[in-house]
Amino acid sequence: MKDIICTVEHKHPENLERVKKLMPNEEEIYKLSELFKVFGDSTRTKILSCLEHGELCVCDIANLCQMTKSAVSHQLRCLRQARLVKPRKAGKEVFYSLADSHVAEIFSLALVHVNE
Amino acid sequence: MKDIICTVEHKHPENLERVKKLMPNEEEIYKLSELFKVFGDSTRTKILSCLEHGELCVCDIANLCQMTKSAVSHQLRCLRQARLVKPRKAGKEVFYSLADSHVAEIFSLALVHVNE
DNA sequence: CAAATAGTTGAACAATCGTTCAATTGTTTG
DNA sequence: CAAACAATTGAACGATTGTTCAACTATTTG
Repeated sequence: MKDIICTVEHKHPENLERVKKLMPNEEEIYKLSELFKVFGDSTRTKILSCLEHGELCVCDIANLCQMTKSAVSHQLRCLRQARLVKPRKAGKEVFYSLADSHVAEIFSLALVHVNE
Repeated sequence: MKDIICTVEHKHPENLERVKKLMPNEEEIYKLSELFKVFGDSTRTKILSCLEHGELCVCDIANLCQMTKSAVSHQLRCLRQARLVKPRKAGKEVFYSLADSHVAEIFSLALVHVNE
């Protein structure tokens, strides 16, 4: 049978109205999920974990994460666009560091969850 | 030219050694990214946002999120496996609620970041 | 017991995503 | 200025993922 969103007469209309008012708006939800999508890749998570302990150049990140510089560079672009890391150019090298303290805070909170 | 992880003689060996010791282990990083991957989809984020305000049946979630029951059910399975939601069966209906307080905490922290 | 309803499930398809590869930019240095 | 090196970029490929569709289970009710 064709799947539908809900039967016409659902049983909890009071819940629907109440929760609908309390939920964050569409845009906030979208931005939240976009942020988590960036966290949700183990190579990016690993890159961020390196950077928690100070700035590093692309080459060193590649070494620590056992990835090619190209792959690292692609992912750093992604992290840059999400405003999670920031670059500092120094000669031939580019040093990356965490953009703010949120990353570390979110990580430590999430670690509590996965380690239970 | 073939891309390599790093040149043989990189310039910051002291950083490599220091950070390598401080980084979380592979498994923790993997589990972290798996958790964020679950958050990193706007329909799942939306489902979790509904559930922040109390338990709801699948039908009501579908209604609030404007998704089919099937799609919601698939995503609830994903959230259940990540131990983010828990089910309570009551007759024909199944009510879902957040498994613990971590979700709300991580969300509110992430909201600070996206709203800056 | 048959019909109706709530929810779950598996297969299939389209879309998204991460890595690789090769080429390119920009900077330093012999 | 040419060679070497750090980093970036775009195209292509394979893998992963979310939704749809249809079929199914389970529970209630007439």
